[in-house]
Amino acid sequence: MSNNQSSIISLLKDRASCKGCGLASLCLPVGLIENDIDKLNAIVTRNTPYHRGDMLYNQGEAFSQIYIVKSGSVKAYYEDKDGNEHVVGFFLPGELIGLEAIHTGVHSCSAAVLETTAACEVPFEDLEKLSSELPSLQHQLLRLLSREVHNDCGMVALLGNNSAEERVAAFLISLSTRFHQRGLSANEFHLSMSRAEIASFLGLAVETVSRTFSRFQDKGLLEAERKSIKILDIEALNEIGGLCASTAFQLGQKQA
Amino acid sequence: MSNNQSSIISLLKDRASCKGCGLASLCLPVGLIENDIDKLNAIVTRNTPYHRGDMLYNQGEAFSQIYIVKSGSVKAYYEDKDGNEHVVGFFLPGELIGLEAIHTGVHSCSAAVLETTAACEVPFEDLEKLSSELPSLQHQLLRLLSREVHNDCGMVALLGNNSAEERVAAFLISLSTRFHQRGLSANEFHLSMSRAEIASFLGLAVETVSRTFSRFQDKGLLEAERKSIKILDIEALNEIGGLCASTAFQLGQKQA
DNA sequence: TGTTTGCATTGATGTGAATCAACCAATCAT
DNA sequence: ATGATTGGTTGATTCACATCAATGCAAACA
Repeated sequence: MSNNQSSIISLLKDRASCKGCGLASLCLPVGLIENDIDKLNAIVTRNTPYHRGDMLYNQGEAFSQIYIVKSGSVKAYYEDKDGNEHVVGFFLPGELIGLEAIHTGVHSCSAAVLETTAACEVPFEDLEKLSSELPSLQHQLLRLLSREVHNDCGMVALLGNNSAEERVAAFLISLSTRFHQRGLSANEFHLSMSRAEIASFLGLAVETVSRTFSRFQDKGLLEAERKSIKILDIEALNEIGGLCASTAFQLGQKQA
Repeated sequence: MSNNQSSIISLLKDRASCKGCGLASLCLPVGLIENDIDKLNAIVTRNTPYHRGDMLYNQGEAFSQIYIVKSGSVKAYYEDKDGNEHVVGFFLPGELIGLEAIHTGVHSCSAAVLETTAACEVPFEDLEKLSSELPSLQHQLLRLLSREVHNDCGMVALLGNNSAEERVAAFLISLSTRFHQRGLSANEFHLSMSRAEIASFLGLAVETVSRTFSRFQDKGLLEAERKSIKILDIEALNEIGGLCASTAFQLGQKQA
């Protein structure tokens, strides 16, 4: 085997490990030295990809591990006793899922993947153990939990205060920012979630979301063709939806 | 000094430390052995009580420590650029305040005390350091952060889905539960927050909160005399506001 | 004791978004 | 191809809650 070939192989191996992962700067490895990243990697498992509709976990199930999106996207939702589903969050690559369940040891909501999605799975007991050995890992884990608290506070503020236009604008800005931080375009992206899922998340009716998209389009702020979004005037959107977030919250910015 | 006197003095001393604190079973000491509680206690400071309107911290300030309510109550809120205040949470004894700021190192909201309030202050750097030495402390800290995530998810669901009556009922149930877990009456309690603060938290107008209280009173579900609340039919309130929380969320149940 | 001030309640009116209903486009099944 | 199903858009109507406005009422003060 040539030197060249072996280095390619080791690169591919790295890609599948925390060390070579492009999301390392957003995820648990932040602040870890190479040797410690290996220790983290040793407790992470990676299954074959999930597909739209697959469940990571179901409401009521015992909690054992957290999930981290590697590629694709996931929604968290809970079903009320009437069977109505209510989306409480969307997760993009590098974001941790299942944190709400640490407290009780039982998942209070379900997590379903929205498109073909790869996820890293980290047994929480192992993660806790490793965290007490690696202060940097403990620090980053606390930061990521705090980020979730921060974002959820932002959502509470948004849902309590803001109009349909403000909510939709804030949602689009949040996605745009998060895509951008993952090396994707801030202006053109694909929505993996349906209008109904957006509506559920924002506490609106599907029709209201649809109308708001249309109104933004009429105003020349964006082009929305089904699931593809092209933002034309991010400033104006910020003007509408960024208020609430201004100095305080970077809504839904679930990355480090 | 008689044996009796010295034991009283040591008891009083204990009351002011984590070891003798009645809230220990809800707070950071959960799971710690006596010796480790002392270590925790060593990094906690307790100032003279705060009074209504006093700030624990202000939006935009650097984060250095978390606060834990010892007695009294606190609201967290953020001010948008128009100067409108929006309440994002209320904190009762044993609940941790400031967790949203770990992530960025800057407080994204302000915390103001609602009544005469004693608080424990824990420098976060010290807490992190001690947590890496004491796995049980790390575990409890993660659990408390997770509880916050869990509660906030519940709020997002509530604000996105539910009517004014459902919100107010859920709020009252949350308070009732939390008071009860602190050894107070579940049926008769005092609201330390104004109608305006409740309204802000629930995403409603003051008038709507007031009307909802009146309607509940007319139905015989409770008696509300300004700030004192007497719940007469907790089952009926649960029926109205507990739906959303049923199996999934124990809304606002910020205790362990 | 009367006056002020701030919070809470109640009533009248207006409105943003939900609901109801139709329609269209895209995907799926036959 | 063709009908059926699903997701999205648009219009008409309704309704829950916000807003506007007045009044009540308790604590704080002169």
